[in-house]
Amino acid sequence: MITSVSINDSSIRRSAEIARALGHPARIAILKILAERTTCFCGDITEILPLAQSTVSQHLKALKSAGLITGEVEGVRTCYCLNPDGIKELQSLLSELSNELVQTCC
Amino acid sequence: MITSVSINDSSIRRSAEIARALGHPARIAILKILAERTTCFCGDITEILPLAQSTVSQHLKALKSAGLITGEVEGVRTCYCLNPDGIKELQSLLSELSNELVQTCC
DNA sequence: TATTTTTATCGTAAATTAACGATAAATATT
DNA sequence: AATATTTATCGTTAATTTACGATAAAAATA
Repeated sequence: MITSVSINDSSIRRSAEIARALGHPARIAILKILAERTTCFCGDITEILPLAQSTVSQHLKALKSAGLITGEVEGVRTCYCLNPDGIKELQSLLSELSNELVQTCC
Repeated sequence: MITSVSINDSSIRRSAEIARALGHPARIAILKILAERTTCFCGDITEILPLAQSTVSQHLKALKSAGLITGEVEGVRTCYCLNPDGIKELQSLLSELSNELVQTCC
């Protein structure tokens, strides 16, 4: 099956967006922390990772804008969680991609 | 199970490296093109994607340095292929990651 | 009401990325 | 031997990313 591959394909673009969000160790670490904890404030993460609060906040923003996490304001703090829909998309898009990459070597 | 999550964990760093390589539409497109074709030279890809030859070469270099493709010199040209080991690593690391991201929401 | 706590945002600097054209090096073709 | 082809690399520019400290805004606490 020959598909014409385009840079502007929306599935390709979305996969790249998700991959880019995963493309920094701090952001993968944050996702893992969120998966382990039920309460998850910016300050909690700042205590665990060797990064400034503003840096952690920036990474959280990146993950949120990629749709991988949600952030609910709770008074002064914001409770961050994995976004089930985003994680499902991550699973399906990236597993679909890796299934497509079956070797047809030269 | 509480794992202490560290930015310097080698599995996290490797996952991030792979994800970063996937983090551009052109590079995902290139991987898909490589999966569809048996012969795969830089020039072939340049014909398909709306990018300059030097840009395609740069993206190929990024994919190769992440271990996702190989490049065998064949005379003047270089034959690029998916790297089975790299693709397997992509599959296992990213599926392991997405399995870990089971929702424990607040 | 005053103070503290928490997080987002601003401003900034350094590094990296992405794009291109030009060119060099290597091989193939005439 | 001269020319053409192919790709990697260089040099450059513009944009984006990553990090930090400082600060503002909002809510909680004293």
